[in-house]
Amino acid sequence: MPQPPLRSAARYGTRPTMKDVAARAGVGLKTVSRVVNGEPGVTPETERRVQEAIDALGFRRNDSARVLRKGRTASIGLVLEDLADPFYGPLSRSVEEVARAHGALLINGSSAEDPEREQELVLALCARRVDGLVVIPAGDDHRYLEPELKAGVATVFVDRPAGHIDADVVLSDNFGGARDGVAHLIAHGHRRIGFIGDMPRIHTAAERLRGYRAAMEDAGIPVADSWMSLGVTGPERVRRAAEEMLSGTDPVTAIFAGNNRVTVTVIRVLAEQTRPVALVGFDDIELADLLQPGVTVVAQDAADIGRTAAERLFRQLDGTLVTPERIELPTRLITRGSGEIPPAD
Amino acid sequence: MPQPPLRSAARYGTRPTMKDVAARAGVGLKTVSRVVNGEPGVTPETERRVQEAIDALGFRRNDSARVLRKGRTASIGLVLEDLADPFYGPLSRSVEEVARAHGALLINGSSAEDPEREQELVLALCARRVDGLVVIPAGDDHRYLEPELKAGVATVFVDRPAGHIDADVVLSDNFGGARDGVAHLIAHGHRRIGFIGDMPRIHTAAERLRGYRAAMEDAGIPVADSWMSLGVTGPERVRRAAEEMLSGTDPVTAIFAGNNRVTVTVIRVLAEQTRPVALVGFDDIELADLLQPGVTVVAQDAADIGRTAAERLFRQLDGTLVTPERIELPTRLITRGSGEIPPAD
DNA sequence: CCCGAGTCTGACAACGTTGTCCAGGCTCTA
DNA sequence: TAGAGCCTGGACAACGTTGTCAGACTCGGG
Repeated sequence: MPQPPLRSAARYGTRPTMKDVAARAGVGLKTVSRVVNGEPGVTPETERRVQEAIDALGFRRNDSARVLRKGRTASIGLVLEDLADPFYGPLSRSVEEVARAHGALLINGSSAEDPEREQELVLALCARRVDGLVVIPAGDDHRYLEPELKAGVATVFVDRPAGHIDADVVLSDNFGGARDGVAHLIAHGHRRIGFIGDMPRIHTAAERLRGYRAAMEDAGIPVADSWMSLGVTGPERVRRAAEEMLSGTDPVTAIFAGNNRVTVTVIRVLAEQTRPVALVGFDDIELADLLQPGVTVVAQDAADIGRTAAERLFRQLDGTLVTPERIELPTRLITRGSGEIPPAD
Repeated sequence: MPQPPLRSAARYGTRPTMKDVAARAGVGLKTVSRVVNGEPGVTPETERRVQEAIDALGFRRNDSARVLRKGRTASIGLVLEDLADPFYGPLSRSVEEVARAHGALLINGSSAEDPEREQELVLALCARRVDGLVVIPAGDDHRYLEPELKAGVATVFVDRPAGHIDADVVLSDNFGGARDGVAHLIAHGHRRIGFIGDMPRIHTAAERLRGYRAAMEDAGIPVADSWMSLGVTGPERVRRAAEEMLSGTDPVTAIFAGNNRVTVTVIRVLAEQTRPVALVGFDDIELADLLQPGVTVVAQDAADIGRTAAERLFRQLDGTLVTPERIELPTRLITRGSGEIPPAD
């Protein structure tokens, strides 16, 4: 008869349960439960015996069974685009802190901007019966969440509103921020301003584009199609887009970058240019102040967004909150040099 | 009789169970289970009826109950220092990708470098019966994990070895990386080289310090105490430490920065200096190539570390892996300018 | 000495799912 | 047409915990 490897044997070795602890301590099952949960009504002597048995056996309460009985899991889910993105790290951390303050754990998943994967993740989290969900949506139809909402899963959307359902959403003033950033360039004398952004099906990208257009219109500047590059992702494509709008017959004198990744690539391209080109980016980036010139940005506070969303989530769980709302957080223009370069006409 | 708020009412509203689905579809409980899990032995007609009932009721399987029955949770835990740190974001993401490939979800927690909080988090994860744990330890005694290991919780430590228990560990060659980085500075003519690092109770910090000392000793350079600044955390204290070793009677001509956060602060300090000072940092930082001068670093590949650890974890779960091992990944010296500045004596 | 109140303890059901096992109806063959 | 074998469906127990409830024991007062 073949022996399974040792580790594997241990793996399937069963863990001690309250029943085992009770047997060893010579008490009833419920008494163990009482000790484990710090409930009153246990003599110090009994408690000592139980505690001893717990330590000796290395018992740990099985929270799955507990959840099954109690209904609450004390965990919340966070679905975002990519945890490796420097914007989401701090956001995730601040959500975790709020969760921790409420005794909850955080499960996160990256959707990679894929609507199908978003749904898959969200439903997996629901199957685990998370108490609440913070979702940075990739898709634009969230009707699949209706049964969950009805069942009372607290839900807050972040960065982009939910599609076809009525839910809380916390986001930055993408429109206003972009408008201010572009207006800043206009105020410094630019008229031919380029815009490089993500796919307009992404809400933030669309809003920032709208802000760009509004600023240009406010200043009475007609926008040439060749100044706008939409839906470019990946460094190579962004690079090509930037190079195209910098050359040609009607080259731009300034660029507004639609997100942090675009900004980084554009910085690289501009470093290779001979003539100075102004730049304002959406999202702050680390070390932006140490570059030559410093990078002017429209900053949003990721940690603040995360905290606001998480707090709202737990207020839903309290029952304090009833009506879904849209909360828009302000952005901040940080001038560091690159946005104040005059046009080199 | 007071009505609870609508949302709250929904919250405590019970979710449909397989029993409800079975009743609605007019079949037995187990038949529903079969359909949900794609098991064979159900007529297409019956399956259709069941599926209809599932959709109508918005049923989602309760994984807590499933786990209770099956033993496996298909989730793994990751405990790290701070998700907001740009080193851990990519690491976490790569662990998540491997988990996803194995159909598992990832729960993460930040220990904030606090041993007690680490233990608290790890035990909470074990109570949830995660199948495996990836731990970047804050503490140095992990005997509390013994019952878990015995029960078969797969465990891999990352970045620093476990204390007092025998477990897999995946880490960078901190000693060798630091030694090479410092030797690089020596090769460019420096003799008075400063070291700024984290508390030596942190394994990585101690190893990097050891690498610094080894490089200096190899070159026959005696090290002055005033050149070493250990256990400094927080930008202000790092700043003060850097300023001190740059002034005084025996100022350093080069600095080796022990981690990414120290590097960033030192860059700021150096930017304010009149004389040029060489710098090599441990960990790569974004945009390091665009600064003037570019920042020379000893880079470790966070994503690779995470992937290696996670893959090992799942091989433990397979039963493929039996004996704990120590896996050391190489670091890479990336020269960009700051490390090649000659001493300004 | 007895009774009531209060304290401590344990038996039992229930949470929602899956594994086991058996029943009944069908098809196929002799 | 009977018997064997297969296919489908369902009853039931079990997973480990917690809530309910009742029993046993202690103590103090009448």
